[in-house]
Amino acid sequence: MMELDERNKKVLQAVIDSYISTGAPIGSNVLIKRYDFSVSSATLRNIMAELEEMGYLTHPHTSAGRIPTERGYRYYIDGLISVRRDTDDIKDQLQQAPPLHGGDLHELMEEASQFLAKLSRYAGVVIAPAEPEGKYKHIEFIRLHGREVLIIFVTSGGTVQNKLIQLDEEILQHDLNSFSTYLDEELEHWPLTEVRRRLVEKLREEKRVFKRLMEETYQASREIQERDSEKVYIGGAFQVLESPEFANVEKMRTLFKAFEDKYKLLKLLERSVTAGGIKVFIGSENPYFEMQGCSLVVSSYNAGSDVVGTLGVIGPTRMQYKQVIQVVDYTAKLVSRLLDERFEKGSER
Amino acid sequence: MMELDERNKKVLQAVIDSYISTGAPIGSNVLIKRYDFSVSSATLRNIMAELEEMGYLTHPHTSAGRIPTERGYRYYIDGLISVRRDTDDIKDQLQQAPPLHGGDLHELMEEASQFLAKLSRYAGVVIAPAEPEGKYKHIEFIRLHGREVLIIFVTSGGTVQNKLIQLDEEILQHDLNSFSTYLDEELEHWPLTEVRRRLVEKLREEKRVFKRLMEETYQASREIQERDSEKVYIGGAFQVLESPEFANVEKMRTLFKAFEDKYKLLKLLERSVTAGGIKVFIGSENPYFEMQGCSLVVSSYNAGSDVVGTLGVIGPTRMQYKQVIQVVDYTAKLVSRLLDERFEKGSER
DNA sequence: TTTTAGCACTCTTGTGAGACGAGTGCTAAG
DNA sequence: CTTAGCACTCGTCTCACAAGAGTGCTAAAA
Repeated sequence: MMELDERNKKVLQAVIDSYISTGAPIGSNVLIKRYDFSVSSATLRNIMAELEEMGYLTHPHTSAGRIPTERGYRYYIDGLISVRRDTDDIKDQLQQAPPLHGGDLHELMEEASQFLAKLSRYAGVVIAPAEPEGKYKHIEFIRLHGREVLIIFVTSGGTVQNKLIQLDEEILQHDLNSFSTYLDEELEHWPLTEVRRRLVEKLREEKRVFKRLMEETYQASREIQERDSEKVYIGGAFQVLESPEFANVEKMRTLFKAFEDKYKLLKLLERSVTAGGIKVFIGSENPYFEMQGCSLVVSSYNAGSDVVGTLGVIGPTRMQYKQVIQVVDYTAKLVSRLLDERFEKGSER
Repeated sequence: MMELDERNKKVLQAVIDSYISTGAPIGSNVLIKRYDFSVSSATLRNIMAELEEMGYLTHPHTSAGRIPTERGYRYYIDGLISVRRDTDDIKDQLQQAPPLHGGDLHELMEEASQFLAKLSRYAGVVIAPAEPEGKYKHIEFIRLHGREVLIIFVTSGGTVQNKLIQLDEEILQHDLNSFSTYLDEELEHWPLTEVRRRLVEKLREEKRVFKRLMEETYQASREIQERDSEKVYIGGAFQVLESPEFANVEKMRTLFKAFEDKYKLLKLLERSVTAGGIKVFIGSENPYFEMQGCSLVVSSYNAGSDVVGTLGVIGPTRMQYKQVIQVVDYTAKLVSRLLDERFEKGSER
């Protein structure tokens, strides 16, 4: 494929920049007026025609200005990502940034998605860690009333799962305590999968009441993984309505359908986990959705050295990529750092 | 105000029924065709003109059929609520009804809002109990690592609040246990407000490490009320897009703005708590929102004998009131029953 | 060879006239 | 009081036409 010379590159960039900020197709006159190319509009027309031939720009119709194709965006963004020395906007972000304190993992994820939405003005998406952090730490059985017992399952990462159950017969708090001490001794510091394996093993030889408790503990450990892992958080979904692209009801409907079908979204974002840095999916570039006219800016985040989840922003293809890329990058690092702290603390003894 | 005679009533009902199901203005011919009034279209026209004069119907323009006014809807609905002997649809609901198992209060509320949305095909709204159920039951401090401690606060209703804190100095699990035992003895069975009062009292005389723990316990008890109480759950917000009324983007935007501004919604729904049964707000009838073209069907739900929260459905004014009223009623009773069970168990000793 | 000016051409958008159809409101007869 | 008949109104659809924007091409200039 033929490379673009410096001037063409500049024109392409100018067109895309203009289009992103105005939303209207860009004609040669507009370009002359807004940017100071020292050439005439006719020359620009030639250049633009060339860019169109190469597939970077297109025409909605004969007498309209140019708009970027997906390929155009791709080129534009690849340039952005590789350069990225404009750190000036980040100050703004830090200003309005509510500092993401979330104690719970759940809360943190929720906050992060809101954070992304707020700073980007599009929809924020966060996928919770696939592998829940932490290991078995403690179990607590609390007799609330009669045969009703509250099970509290705690991991070393500080995640808490609780579960209310009905036993077949009454049991004393004292006995519950002994049993919890027993389990703690047997299971502490083991990862949850191992915990489950051991529970299954022990289940055979257990007697009635405790058997039930053990089963429920098993369930709780499953739930702790199912509940938190790979959950999709979407923040600021409503505010994408502000974008004029979605004045078209049909477009919006498909987008919201996509939001509802969180499973697909998950699969899509999971894909990008492999890569380290920021990734941008433009329009039809992603294989799972047909999100016509939508782009996706995602990054993975880490806890310790492992990639654990993905977060990003969904918005119209005509998106403020410069800002959004910075926001996503910033947020990913922020979340990584927060998780890091929790994780390291949690996994040591 | 003048009463409607039987025939006029029937016509009004027919018009509204038709309009609700088709969405198009209803002309005299349509009415003749669809219903078997033994009069001519001219007579119907006269009747409709009369109903219009009385304010029940209106005209989008001269040559269009009639559509209901808010007053028309009001009349129609008052009739529905007072009669309500059509229990035939409820079977359908029970069929597809996923049985709402939610263990956590949070989960239950979430499920309820989804439930409402699913059965009504509009947006479901649930406001969590204003006064959280239950009293102090147990507190647990778990040393995760070094100075990091996980606080778990449990109420008699089975609600669990957890909180991760950093202490200034290390503390042994053993000491944490003693302190939790101490607090349990002092605070068990007291309602949360009283718990806080006592904590404040004790705070003065406490020494360093325990003081911090106490403060955090205080915080946790606050959070447990703030987090769960009066929280607004909205389910199926996206699916209102399916209603053709919201093809108009502006309308939808205002509706979604309303969803985002949950505080207002809360105030609005709180209002209706006073009344026992089902309440319907039509269009501009509600004072807090200007939800043009939206109606609200709400009911309060109980735990024990107290009214504790509100739930309902938000949809277009042209709504399937018959079904929705039944759905809301059914759900309110369902939630009440579920809360009842939890509550009774929790409050006894 | 590249750039520029000029101009014809194309296509969208907006406007207005006219036809059509739906539904009313009114009048006069049953 | 009901009904048939009919004129009238108003929204919608279609078509034609004008205006405007922007291109693409050609031919001249650099």
